[in-house]
Amino acid sequence: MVDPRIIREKPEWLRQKLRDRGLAFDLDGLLTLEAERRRLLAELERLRARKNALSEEIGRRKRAGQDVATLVAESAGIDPALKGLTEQQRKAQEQLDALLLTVPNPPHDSVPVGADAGADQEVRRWGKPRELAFTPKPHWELGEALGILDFERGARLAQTRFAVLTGAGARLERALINFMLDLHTREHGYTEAAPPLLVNAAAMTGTGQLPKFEEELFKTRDEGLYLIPTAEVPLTNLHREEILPPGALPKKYTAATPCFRREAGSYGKDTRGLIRQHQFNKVELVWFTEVGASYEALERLTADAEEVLKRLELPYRVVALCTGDLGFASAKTYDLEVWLPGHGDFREISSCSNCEDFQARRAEIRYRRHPKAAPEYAHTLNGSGLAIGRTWIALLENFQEADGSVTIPDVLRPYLDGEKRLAPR
RNA sequence: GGAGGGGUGGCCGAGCGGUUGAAGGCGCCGGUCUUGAAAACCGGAAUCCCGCAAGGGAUCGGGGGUUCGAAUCCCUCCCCCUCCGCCA
Repeated sequence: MVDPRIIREKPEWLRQKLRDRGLAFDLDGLLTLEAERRRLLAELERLRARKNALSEEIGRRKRAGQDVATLVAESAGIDPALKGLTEQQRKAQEQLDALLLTVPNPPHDSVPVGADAGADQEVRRWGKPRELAFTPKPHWELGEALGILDFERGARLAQTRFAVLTGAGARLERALINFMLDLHTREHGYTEAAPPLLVNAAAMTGTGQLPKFEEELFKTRDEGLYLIPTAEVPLTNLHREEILPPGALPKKYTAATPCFRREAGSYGKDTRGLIRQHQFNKVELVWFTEVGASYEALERLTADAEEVLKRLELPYRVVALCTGDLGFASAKTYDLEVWLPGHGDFREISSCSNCEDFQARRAEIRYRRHPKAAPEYAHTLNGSGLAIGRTWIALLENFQEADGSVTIPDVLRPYLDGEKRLAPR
């Protein structure tokens, strides 16, 4: 949520920031509503103050045994106006709140301005794609030939965009999860969490999935709970409605969880292969920082995610998303894109974002700098470290051999009983 | 699913319908004492909103009601705990 004060005090700045995102947002409507809300509130509070004063006086006189009839009559006379104002004010506040929840995070000044992904800026590149003496195959051909990937049965069990990994494929999935969690917990200082995979609407609102993106979420019919689309949701909401004591920040969490996305509106996209599934595993990284520390933290978090790719020897590039390509809650995002020989292109494998205080405001995540200091909204960051399914794809496609076998990178071998390669049966 | 108990400040825990935003304790901050610390003693300190300020308003799980006045009474929803049943 944007700071309502900014709407009042820097409307032109906000208007430009939203325009940079490619949004024609009705800021004037918002401004009018906010002014009206404050006018009603001031009037309402004036009446309430009078009523409180009367009640106090009535109490005093009653104890003194004096007559209170005229005071009671005046107090009762205020009621109709009070009732009407209360209702008007409540409506204005509700409208304003609902509208505020739909305003995206203004981009940070360092974010390149642009309309769409075409304006994203490559920041750096790491590793060189292998020179292959044969035409690389896409992962679905490799996986099915290796007997470790099965889309047909996935669809039979659920529907399209679900897959089954079997044998070495399932073990590889598990190995990747364990390798990444070990790296982040042992070397990067993250606390591992195993959070609920179903969360309530308040949690989804806190991170920004609700109210605008409900159609992307799976929801349980009886309880009204939502399946998480990313562990960012439970991890960031871990400290919802808390005031963290001095010295508590930064806090860093990681979790490996399945993620569930309805992928509404992407019917034609990535229909083949594991790239876009309704369910996939992901290792997530989440930071809570003090206000001045979040951009330094974004670089660190991104580096932590990059380290996974480096150790797996997977070539990648880092891209700074432009204003028009930024997610709803993010003020700045780096995407990590891994090289996929079977696709002949780079594909997103991680997205690392600084949400500044946008989520903290929605979720009431605050901290104190000093024991006596006033609470401030924390900054929250999140990034994939990494998406497991897409890493699985990248391994198959990058380390494939002419005979369809796949070499296992060194760091992963301890997680696979020393296995050096996956070979067709 | 059945039966019962309970939700008060960072935590524990009091609270006859009227100076209770809320006793007391723990923890926290400042001070006195001390070489230093601890202990002891004294003092301070909730959160949010409106307002330049003075000040005002709201908040005792959420919402609604009764009343001039509700943490205290009524209704309703949510959550937690205990026991029984079922179950990974």
